Amino acid sequence: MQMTQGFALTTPLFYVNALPHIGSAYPTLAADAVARYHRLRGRSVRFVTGTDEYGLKIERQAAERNLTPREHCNEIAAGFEKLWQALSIDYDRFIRTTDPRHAAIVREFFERCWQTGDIYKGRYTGLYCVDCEEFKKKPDEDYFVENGEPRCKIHLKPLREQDEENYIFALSRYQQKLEQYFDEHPEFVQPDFRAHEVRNFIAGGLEDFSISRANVSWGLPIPVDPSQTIYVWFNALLGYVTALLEPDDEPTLENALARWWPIDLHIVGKDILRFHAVYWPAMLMSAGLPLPGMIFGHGFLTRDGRKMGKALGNVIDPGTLVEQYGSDAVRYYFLKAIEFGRDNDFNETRFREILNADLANDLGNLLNRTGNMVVKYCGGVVPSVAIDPTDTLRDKATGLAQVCAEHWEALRFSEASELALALVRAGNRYLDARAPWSLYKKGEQAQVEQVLYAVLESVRIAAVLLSPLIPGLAAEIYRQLGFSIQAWEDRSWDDALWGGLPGGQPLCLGSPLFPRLE
RNA sequence: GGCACAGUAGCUCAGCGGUAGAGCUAGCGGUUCAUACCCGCUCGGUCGCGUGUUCAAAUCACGCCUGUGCCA
Repeated sequence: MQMTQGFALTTPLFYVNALPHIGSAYPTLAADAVARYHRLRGRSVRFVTGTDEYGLKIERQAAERNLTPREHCNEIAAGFEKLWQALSIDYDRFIRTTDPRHAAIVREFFERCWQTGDIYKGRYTGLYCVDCEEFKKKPDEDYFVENGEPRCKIHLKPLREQDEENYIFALSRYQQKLEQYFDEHPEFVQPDFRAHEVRNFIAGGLEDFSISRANVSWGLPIPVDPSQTIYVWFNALLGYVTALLEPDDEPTLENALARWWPIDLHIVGKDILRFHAVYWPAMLMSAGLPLPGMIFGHGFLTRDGRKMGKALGNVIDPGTLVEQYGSDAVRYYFLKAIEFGRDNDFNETRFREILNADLANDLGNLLNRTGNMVVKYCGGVVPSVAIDPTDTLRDKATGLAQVCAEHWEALRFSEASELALALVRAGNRYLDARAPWSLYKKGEQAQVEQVLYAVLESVRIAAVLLSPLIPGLAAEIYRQLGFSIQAWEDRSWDDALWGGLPGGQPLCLGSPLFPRLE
């Protein structure tokens, strides 16, 4: 990944046709974890999320609900922000494409492409699906005919004849440049099997695409022709740029691009990968701007092995999960128990099993049992001892941060956190092997203190390493270990090195970290 | 139809040329500091199927089957 002066990353800007669901929560959780990891590394981070709000579909939806488009958007956008808060998603910018400043950015960007000569006026004739906001060209593939009426294959709704002049972006001009870029930047699109798909798509030939619509009033006007508005994608992608403006900046491209461009990482669903990996880079090339560092296309989730859908009534509602299990539990499952990138399944039994095994039995119980012994055997105060570098547990913890960081850099959340869990499991084994409760009875106070310190220190290190995933639980571990809130907030990745737990510090034990789910 | 990816213990997955591994689950035992927890042991797989290459294949090649994705 490229480094700018910091690290900028984005989630998709979610379309406000529905309240947030797991499909929007999942990439946002991932982005939040990445953002937290980079902050922990001491880098300044700009974490962008938001909503895409223009388009005919939204205009209609609002009308159906007897709302103005803006009222409708306000409501849905608020729903996103509320869920993000519930999931402990700590974003820096929530950009809405209806932000007045966005209009200025889009105008300026359009004009750049216009001057390059990559935008021309052409005629688009064909069947149009309002719900897809797309022309449907291929029978059988895109649409089917029922009672003489063509219907969208995705939405099953009737298509309408559309014959209008549109502004068109000359994507075809960028085929070669894109291919060259992919050659020179093998990590541009991840995972690599998706890069492969995108490359095949490009190799198959690129068609120019329409970037405007007539007769859609809920949108931004085309600068050179106010009778048309800018099409969803051309508009939405630029939200990433607008989001980079500082609150007091004049809304100009120059200001927006000054600090954070190019964005280091776009996390997107595989369904919109092509827009990000083909259209977006071409647009940026046209405007003469450098391209993002990486586009990561994650997989989809199924539920109990089946696709999720309203019709099946098996949709995962992240809001309900959070209410029932808490944000750390939800975060942990989706980022640890699931491999980022591939398609995966959600199954509530497995969900509960993993939370119990990892968070309650391994991590929570380790802190609890050790803390209890410190209270009983050491007056509730962290023993002031030094641990020999050859100690097995210390040895296990040494170098962990570095390996863990490599996984984080490559967005392997699951592997990164597995290392921390392995340390926790080692801590439990270590306790059993040393049996400080027996040592205490034998009066071996010095040894008791050595053992307990080593375990507490490992738990502390695990907390630091896991904090991008489970910020709440990690903070609670620090609190129970007797650290101040300030100490927690001031932590950095280097605190995952051995020896950060000060001897003499009184513990502050509370209720078990993560109660078992029965 | 073309191009990918996947198919390994009940579950989730690692291994990618040298006598099958981890975690979880289940069963048994131990322990008592602890959230009926932890620790140990055990159960459990002809590594999708077939053919080939090789002294040796889950691992390479070819073909096939199944699932998923991208494209037509």
